[in-house]
Amino acid sequence: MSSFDEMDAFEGASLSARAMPAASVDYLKDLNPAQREAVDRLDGPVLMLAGAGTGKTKALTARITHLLKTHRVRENEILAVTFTNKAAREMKERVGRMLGRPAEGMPWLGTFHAICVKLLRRHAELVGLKSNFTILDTDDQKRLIKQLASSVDVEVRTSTARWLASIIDNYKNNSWLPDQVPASKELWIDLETGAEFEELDAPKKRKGVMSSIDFYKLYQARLRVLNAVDFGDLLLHMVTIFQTYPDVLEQYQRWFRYILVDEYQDTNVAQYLWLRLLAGGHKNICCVGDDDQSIYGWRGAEVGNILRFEKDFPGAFVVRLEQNYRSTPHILAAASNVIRGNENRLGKELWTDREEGEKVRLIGHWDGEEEARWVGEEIDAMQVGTRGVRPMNLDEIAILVRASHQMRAFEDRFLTIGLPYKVIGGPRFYERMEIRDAMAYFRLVVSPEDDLAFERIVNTPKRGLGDKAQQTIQVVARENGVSLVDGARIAVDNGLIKGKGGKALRELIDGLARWNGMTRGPRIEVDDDSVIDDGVSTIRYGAPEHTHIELAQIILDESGYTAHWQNEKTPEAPGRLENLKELVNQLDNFENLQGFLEHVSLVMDNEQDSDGAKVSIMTLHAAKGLEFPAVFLPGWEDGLFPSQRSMDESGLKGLEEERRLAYVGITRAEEVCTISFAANRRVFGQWQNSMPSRFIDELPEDHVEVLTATGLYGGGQQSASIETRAAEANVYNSPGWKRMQARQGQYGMSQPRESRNTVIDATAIASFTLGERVFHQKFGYGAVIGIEGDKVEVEFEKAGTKKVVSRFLTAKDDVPF
DNA sequence: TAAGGCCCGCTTTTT
DNA sequence: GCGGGCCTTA
Repeated sequence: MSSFDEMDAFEGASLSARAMPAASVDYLKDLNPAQREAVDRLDGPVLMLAGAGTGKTKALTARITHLLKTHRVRENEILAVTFTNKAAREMKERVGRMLGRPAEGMPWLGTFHAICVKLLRRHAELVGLKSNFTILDTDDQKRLIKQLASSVDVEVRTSTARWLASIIDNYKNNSWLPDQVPASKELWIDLETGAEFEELDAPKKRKGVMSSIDFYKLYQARLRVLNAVDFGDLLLHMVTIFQTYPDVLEQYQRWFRYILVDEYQDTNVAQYLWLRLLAGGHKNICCVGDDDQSIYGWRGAEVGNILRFEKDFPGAFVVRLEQNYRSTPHILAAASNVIRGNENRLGKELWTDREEGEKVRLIGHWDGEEEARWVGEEIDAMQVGTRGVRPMNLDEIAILVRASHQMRAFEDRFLTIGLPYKVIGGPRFYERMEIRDAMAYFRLVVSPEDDLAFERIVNTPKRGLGDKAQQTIQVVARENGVSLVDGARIAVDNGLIKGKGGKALRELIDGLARWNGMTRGPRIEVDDDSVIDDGVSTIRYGAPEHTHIELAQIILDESGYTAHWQNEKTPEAPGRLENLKELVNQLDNFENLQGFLEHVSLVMDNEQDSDGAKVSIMTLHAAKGLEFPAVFLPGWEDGLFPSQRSMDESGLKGLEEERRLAYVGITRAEEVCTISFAANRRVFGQWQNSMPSRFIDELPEDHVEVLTATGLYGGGQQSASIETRAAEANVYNSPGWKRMQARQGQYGMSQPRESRNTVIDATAIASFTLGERVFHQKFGYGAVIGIEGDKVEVEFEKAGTKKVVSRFLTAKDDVPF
């Protein structure tokens, strides 16, 4: 790796590639032949088919480094697009590491959306927007849709709003403007009931029945008035601009001399068009992807984009990265055999020169709870090393589920046995209610015309402003053609909202004006008076009296929002206050509130990962791109995985996507992969039994070891009951199950597992007394009713009686019962 | 207007 | 089994 000094010398030395010092080509040395090819072929269209764990990011970053180091191109002439901020961040870091200096100078390395925001701010006027447009998140989107419906005198339910939003998203993903939507995609919707009509029998004139295309038109018009865009618009507007203004397009075709795209299999039509337009001139485009890992079809991704690449770019150079550096041969063989079941593939065969390792392990359980219990025990055993597997750290272990409701069983179990875990991709920080509320206050202070934000917080905390008062504000605002804040002011001034609510509203409006004034210092030229905001930029202001961090705290305190959560007695309230504190802390990284809001609208993630090694629990979708030494894949039952709904809605296409999901899951594992299923599972409170997943049938026998759960076949009490045997007989009659039983014969009925040393945290000796009031993160408040070693039995006020490990409890003796 | 009870409906999720 | 939304009631 070249040092910073060498880099400097190189920069100054010569523009010729021949003069390159030996050290600077290090980044090429440890590439394998396929990766090397992918990096060397800088010009023209390149498709890099990179299987799971084949070093795709490495090749991609080496390619960028190569472009820069051979001085063919400057950092700001490379367009490198990813899907997630995380991927963008990682790539920036790795390029920086390879270059030996921070890759700060790569302004066009980012997500599709972030790059489009930048571009659209420059050209907003071409689609009738101002360059300071706001970006709506999905919550705003739903609110807007409800508003639109109410303007045609219909109240829509949230579910209908969600549905309408998804229809509009879908149009945008396909890059259709309202007048470009094909007639076949037009739906007639009863806004009131959410019912859908066939066009022929659509009572079009009936009140509240509307064409989805007309609604889309209305929606777009409203966005323009609000000077706002949704996520889909970011792409759609840019495609429109490129298609309508060839001179603008040409400018960027020339500017972005090289284009790189990560996760190409996840692109939707709009993103595809955007890329094709930009690459149209020089065709220096390198797309990296894996058709076998396309798992986002349900949100508009088109596997077709990657399957069609060679047709789109004739003469494209296709290189396959097939050497896998991640998993053992057994794991790879299992993954390959499963994915082989798919018809539409470009075809790749992963191989590795790693040692054999463990076979993929397969185990069936009686029910979901037993599955969770078994996994918990297995993880405990893994920490000390078991069955030839080296001892593992908790952060080397992951549980990947198909649907998030599967997580609860694991969470409950792990809380009970005191196994530290973290849920990845749960409700994200910026999506939490309290964060959204706080952000709405900030938005409203920064831009008082943000009606959606006003609506969100006008009665949060409760100010006695219910439907009626809010309706009055809406009407007044609409009649006067002003924002809701101004409408509210007029309404109060004219005594349209009286009493307690009126007083509280007046306070809110005054507060907003006051806080807005605090975003800047005192006016410098003109002396003073009560003029707070005239929006004219020629007026200068001194430095603000408060930092934006202080201001944020002031807003939350004076608005009564902080107090609102302090007065709330639910178990979540303290956590929410914590989150608010965290939000204010984060402001430290930004110059002012505006900068922060801009950032958050695009980057909705927050890595507040804290201390200590923990087992990761996440969905298969969230696991893409990650790897773990040990992976558990629970819930492999037909209907759950593959998901029934996916198969019902999308047929074979849906099944194939599910199969790719299985492939993604297995290939996350480096050393140990454990697949499991349960015969019975409680779904929505109802017991259901199911057959092992058809994907289990597709696992290659030679690479699978069948484990036997203690208590199921090993003579545990459960299997003694007649009902149980009957259920077994009739549930487990799939080909996979039969084969599994046959294999069990091979391996012997049951393999007694070595006894477990459950790792107990020695510092966690219970120090609670009977009857003591305690608090638990998940279960809330409760009273101690029993103590056993480090486990404490607690009768929770809300959650019932549970045994939990003492270190998850906090004493709350100061609080009376 | 707000609070409490009841019913419905329910994958996957990034920007 | 749980949360959100709708309805009723005080």
